[in-house]
Amino acid sequence: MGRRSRKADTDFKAAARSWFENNPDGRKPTMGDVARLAGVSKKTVSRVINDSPQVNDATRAGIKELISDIGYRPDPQARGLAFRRSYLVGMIYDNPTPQYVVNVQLGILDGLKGTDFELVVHPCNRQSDTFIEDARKFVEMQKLYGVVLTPSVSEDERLAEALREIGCAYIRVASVALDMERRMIITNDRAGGREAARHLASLGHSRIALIAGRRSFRSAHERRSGFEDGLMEFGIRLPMDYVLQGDYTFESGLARGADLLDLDPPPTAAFAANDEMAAGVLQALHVAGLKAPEDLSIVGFDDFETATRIWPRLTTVHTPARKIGRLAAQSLLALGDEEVPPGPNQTVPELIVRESTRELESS
Amino acid sequence: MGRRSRKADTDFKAAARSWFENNPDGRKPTMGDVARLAGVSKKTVSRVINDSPQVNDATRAGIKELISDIGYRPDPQARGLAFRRSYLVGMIYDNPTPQYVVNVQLGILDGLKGTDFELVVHPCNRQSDTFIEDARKFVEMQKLYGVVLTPSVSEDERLAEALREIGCAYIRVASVALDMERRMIITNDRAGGREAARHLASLGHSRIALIAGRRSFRSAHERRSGFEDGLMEFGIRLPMDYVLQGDYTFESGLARGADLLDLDPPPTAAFAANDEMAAGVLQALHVAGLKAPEDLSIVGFDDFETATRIWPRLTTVHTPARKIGRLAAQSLLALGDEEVPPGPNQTVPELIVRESTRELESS
DNA sequence: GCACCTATTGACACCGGTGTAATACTGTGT
DNA sequence: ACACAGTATTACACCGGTGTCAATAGGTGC
Repeated sequence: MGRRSRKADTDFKAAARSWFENNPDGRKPTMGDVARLAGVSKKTVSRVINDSPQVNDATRAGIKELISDIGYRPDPQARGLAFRRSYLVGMIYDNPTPQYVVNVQLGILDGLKGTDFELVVHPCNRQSDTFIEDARKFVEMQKLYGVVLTPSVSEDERLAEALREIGCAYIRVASVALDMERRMIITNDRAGGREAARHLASLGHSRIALIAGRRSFRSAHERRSGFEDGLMEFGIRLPMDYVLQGDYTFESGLARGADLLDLDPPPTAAFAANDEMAAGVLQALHVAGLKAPEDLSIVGFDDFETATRIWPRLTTVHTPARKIGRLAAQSLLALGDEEVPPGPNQTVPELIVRESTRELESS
Repeated sequence: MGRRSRKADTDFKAAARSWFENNPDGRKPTMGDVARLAGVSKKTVSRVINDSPQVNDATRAGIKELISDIGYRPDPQARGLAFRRSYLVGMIYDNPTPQYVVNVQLGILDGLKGTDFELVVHPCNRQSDTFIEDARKFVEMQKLYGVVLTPSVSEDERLAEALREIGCAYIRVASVALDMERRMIITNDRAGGREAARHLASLGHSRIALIAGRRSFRSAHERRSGFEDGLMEFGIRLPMDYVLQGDYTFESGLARGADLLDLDPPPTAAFAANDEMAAGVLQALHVAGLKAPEDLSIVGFDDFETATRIWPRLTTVHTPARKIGRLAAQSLLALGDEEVPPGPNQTVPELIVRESTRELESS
């Protein structure tokens, strides 16, 4: 075919060598450098970087080789400036439980691994009246590529609305579908509540109390509904006075745990809507000189690390926080890429049986 | 005084009004917009933003007013691109305890509040042989303004060296001074260990065991030394066989706790170099059918949240993680500002007495 | 041989800030 | 009145990428 395209004339290997020779002060190469060495324009290099289809295969291959030889990496800031979008992903959370937060963070980082994205964390206070404004400023200022919202901020419609308004991609982690499917990671807390009920019922318990979570949290509602469903399967009703209102804190678990002991007839088992409260109930038993599971079987929810530190170790419903984070990050990235179909967006909680529950003595 | 400087001719209030009138699509103002409205050059606005001294007071006041009226905020990416430095602070950590990590994060965010900086988190694995390279890439790619290193990565000299090499500001959080004073936040773990010893000794204990932390962690050494110092004050020696080697994990605490019970003569008290291990010891006691503090008084270190969830609640040495984070962030920012003198860079751990220790019965 | 089409590529302005060097405006000493 | 400092301000290139649109090259249909 005689004379090939002009590009084929460039010796990319030699070009790479010349870069190292003429770069005494170890400057990092820029796109301009790559272009000059390859004998093409910046724009062509840009096209290669962004996988634009309209680049000659030979050219692309050569440039790619050169890029990897001299170790060029595009500057995220410059890219972001031109794209009007950064390479940062935010995690907005108001969940006070550190163990959950860190695990979700780790999961998000798992999902971001291998990409150019970094994670910026942003706790917030939903009570504050500037909360929406603050979050919006955070996203706008940093031109975040997208954000992951975890409970309970994920349940805030005003926040979601604000994010949509400014065109920021987001993924909401919540216990039920609150938004378009591809923007959700659903944790199926209802199923978890059901598992808890089935476990206790199948151990022969029928006088089972519930320590409910904070009313304003969607998960509290789901866990309770699931729990009631599960009891129903065994023909067990949950009487009103067996429902104690907690708020997801250890302190409320401690207080409601004490209340629990005064019920008449006393329950033989209890389900606390999260582990913090379950730990509180356990401590209330200790204070009262009673023991789990002998005097009361107790099931928690979350499987936070503390669950295995306390005694008895807590039977609980495991929430796969790290996996949730990973899925959230993957879904977030998939939102932008039309080609990448959204992956699974559901997780299933799983009952972990430890020593805080046992079969009811049929005395 | 007749005709004043040219700038005084601009009506900044009117300028602000005209911005809102001529901005139907709600574009965010740029520095160029501000300059145009104020009738000055971009560079003058830039000087005002950066508090450059060489700006006429009247000009500065007017521009500042205009900026706040139209709500202009400089774009961190563009600024970063020109400065060759981003407005991001990194936190590099390898500490596996989530509660510590989150609290330090919150502290750093406290310290960053009111500034334009955001926090990017970056867990790492010190074992990996690309660890230094990864961290370096992270810092270089994002052109981080600075990083906070927490134990145990903070103790890694190769990492510090690499950061110095690329000119990245850093703060090391560690139990002893490993670097220039203004680059350190020192946690005085030795003092904490001493407090633990004094507490147990003053309760009348003399047969006191130690469950030491992971050998490669500086804190483990410090806590142990402090502990021995404290015992010495009471004339108590720590026999070799009373020193059990743990690795800071719950599991090691559980195992060494069991070992502890076989010692002859048995110790009446023990100090575990962190709470995870202390919780393990407590659980070992439960498993063996023994109780704290009746059969063994136990002191931990860190005061992680779980300390109050377990039973008995753990007497421990409180590490002010959130404060540490705040100080680290403040010191990091002070590194750049010559005017801002570095603040305090030490924290003092504090003994918290709960129910896992008690006076030795003088039987 | 000519108009026409597609595949590739490049020139140039732009994203929103900053550095540098030059310029305009004061007031002073003589 | 004039050179001479300062001080305050501007014009313009640059940071390192991207978008737009025009330019070039080779192949096609008739």
